[in-house]
Amino acid sequence: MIIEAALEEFAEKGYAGASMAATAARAGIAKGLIYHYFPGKAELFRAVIRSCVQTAFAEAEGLIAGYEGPRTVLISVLIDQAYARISRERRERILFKLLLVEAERFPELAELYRTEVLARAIRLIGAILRSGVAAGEFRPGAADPGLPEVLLAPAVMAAIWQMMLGEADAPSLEAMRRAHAALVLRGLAAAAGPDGG
Amino acid sequence: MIIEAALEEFAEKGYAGASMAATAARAGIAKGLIYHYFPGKAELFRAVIRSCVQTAFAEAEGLIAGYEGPRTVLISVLIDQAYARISRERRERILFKLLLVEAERFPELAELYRTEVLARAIRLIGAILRSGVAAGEFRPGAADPGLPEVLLAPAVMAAIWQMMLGEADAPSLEAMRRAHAALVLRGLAAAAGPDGG
Amino acid sequence: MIIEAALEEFAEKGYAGASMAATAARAGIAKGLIYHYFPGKAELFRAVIRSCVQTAFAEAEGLIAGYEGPRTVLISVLIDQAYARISRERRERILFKLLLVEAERFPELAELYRTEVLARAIRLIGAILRSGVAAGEFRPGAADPGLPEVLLAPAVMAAIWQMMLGEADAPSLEAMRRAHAALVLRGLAAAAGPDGG
Amino acid sequence: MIIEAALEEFAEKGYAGASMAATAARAGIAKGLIYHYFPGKAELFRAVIRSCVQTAFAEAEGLIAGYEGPRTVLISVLIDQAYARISRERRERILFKLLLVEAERFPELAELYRTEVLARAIRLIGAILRSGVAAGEFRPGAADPGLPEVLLAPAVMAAIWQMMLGEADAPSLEAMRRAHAALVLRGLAAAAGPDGG
DNA sequence: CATGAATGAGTTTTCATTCAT
DNA sequence: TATGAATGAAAACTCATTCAT
Repeated sequence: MIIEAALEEFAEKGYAGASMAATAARAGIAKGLIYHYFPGKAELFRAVIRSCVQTAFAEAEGLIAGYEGPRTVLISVLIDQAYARISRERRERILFKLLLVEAERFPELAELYRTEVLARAIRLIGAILRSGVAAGEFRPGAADPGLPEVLLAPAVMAAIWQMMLGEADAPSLEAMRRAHAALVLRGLAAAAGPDGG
Repeated sequence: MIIEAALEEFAEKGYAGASMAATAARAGIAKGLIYHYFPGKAELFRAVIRSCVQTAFAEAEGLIAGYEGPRTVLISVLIDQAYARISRERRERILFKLLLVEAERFPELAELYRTEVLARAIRLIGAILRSGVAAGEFRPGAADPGLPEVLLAPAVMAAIWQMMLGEADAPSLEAMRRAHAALVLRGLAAAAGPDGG
Repeated sequence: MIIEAALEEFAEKGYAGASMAATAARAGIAKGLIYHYFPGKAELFRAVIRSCVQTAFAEAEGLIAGYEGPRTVLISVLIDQAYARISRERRERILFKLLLVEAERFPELAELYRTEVLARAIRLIGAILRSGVAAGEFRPGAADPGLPEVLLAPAVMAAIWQMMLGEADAPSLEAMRRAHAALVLRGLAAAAGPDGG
Repeated sequence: MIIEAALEEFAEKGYAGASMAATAARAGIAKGLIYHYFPGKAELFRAVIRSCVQTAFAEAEGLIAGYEGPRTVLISVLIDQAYARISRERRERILFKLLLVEAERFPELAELYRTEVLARAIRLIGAILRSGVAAGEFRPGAADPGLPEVLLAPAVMAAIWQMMLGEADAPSLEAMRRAHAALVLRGLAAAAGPDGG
């Protein structure tokens, strides 16, 4: 499929470096056929990005929807899931990189990322934090603005470092996951805290 | 100067999109002259990156070298400094983006980033954490591997989001800074906690 | 109808610039269908030209056929008719332009124009001139070769200037028509002259 | 020279049909070099046209400037000169064709033709006619608007027919020249004129 | 009759690089 | 040092034409 081939090509070469001819070759079709389906390189790129953004949140949102137990456990599970996803989903790492790199050239894609990815994740985490504060599980400041972003950041950075440095040389996902979870659980705990036990 | 012009050009267009002619024009010289100083585009790019990496740590390392007070304060100050730097240093955001994008194509640059930037930052933070644990200021787990990366990540992500989304649409630096500091100080605190004092 | 659509397309873009896809779109049919009716672009073009050449002379030939009065009046009427036609018939201006442009590439079309359009017009005018000379209405030299072309030329040039410069900027059709008629009538007059009557 | 090669190429193939590669080959240079001197095909075309328009009027204007004798002779000489030019100057025939064909696509060229060629010729002829009327050589109506265009038209049409049909099949230049001169001289003559004997 | 996916050669254009001056 | 003319390979994109349906 063209979109699939284009994702590979864009991921490897970046937008400017990617070649329509190479994309066609990857897809096993003639160059001209791409222009049957997409008006040009830019539209193909947009289509590639859009086709990726769709599926990212089903998992997490499903998990949270039916959840009943303590928020500390939920947070732990979500962190675990995030890191697992990072090591699993190559497509999403690529997607993020492309978005980051080309955001200046394709402002609508930056907007797409902001509203469909980042804002959604922030909202998800924020809701958990607020309900945790309301339930007395988290300290009052846990509902402050900026905290969801801070909680999310290490997982995203882990993904970025994986991309930049490769699995071998990047910071260990497992170590980051553990440190992340430990820091967050202690940092959010109500005054009685996890150490109060 | 050529390097300066090239930084601008690479930053705006990316490696593949950057043009030697445009770089020469920015520098106010003829195209051919670049080839007197650099063997080609790739070497020019390498030179640009290297010229940027040098200066980044002087500030932080100077601060830590002579420091004597409590680590909690030091950590706070470093976090403040990091966020301040993010909103100040456009060149460094650009540099990071270039490194991220071109790391696959220029593995030595990934290596450069890993050893000269990331590892150095990790070492710095790790040293503070370990001495804090030794002094009883931080909980024992604060010296665990992965924690320096986790502590660093939100500041780096803040920079990335600034790049991607622009100052207007990116998460607020100030809110992140506050949430980051609060989370870290509580998350690192020894059993008595920072508020227990 | 395909021919109609093709005329528009060829007129706007020229032969080389015209696109079969655009022609099909204009005609409201699929690209492939054109190839059911015409073997290719060149044949379609020939068909377009031929379909236009047919109707041009019915009017003038009808007028002349039954005419009995003085040739000076007939000439006047024909000149009026020619200029009227010019401001009316956009298709014919287009046709002429296409023929002019593509005559080198399609020599049979040049031939078509020569025999079916130019020679026919020259014959028509020549016959009037000769009969006028025979009747003593025109001076003897009025039957000389080359004169029919000279008489025809201003009307054709008026059409060409209309095409090139647009109605607003081209020489006034009305002024040319008057000057043309006046010049011709005096220039053809027998010794006693048209004003001598 | 590039302009020269481009003139040939545009003349043979038209604007859309002309190929930059073929132009480069004609000029004996590499494709890319054209873009050193001209930003693109359209600018090259404009340059070609402009380089042709310059020289066309020197001859006629020089002749008229110093002229002292009777206007009837001057008109005869100018007509002779025009037809001589037509059979001599292939470049100018080509130029005119290109202008005609591409005027819609390059309105500034139509404007160029209108102001630099057509208006200039009209002004020249008009001045002669007016001074001839003032001197009593021409009939009063010879200064009417539209007449200069009518006088000019047969010579231009002769050129166009030459282009379309080739020298062999086009109306004879010599016959047209004679008929043209005879018609004009009689048509312009003052009342005493050819009939006044 | 009619469609439109598919092809591939051809087009304009860009650009890193070379080299005579 | 410094220039900029010159090259040629490769890019994006177009389009007449074919053909399975």
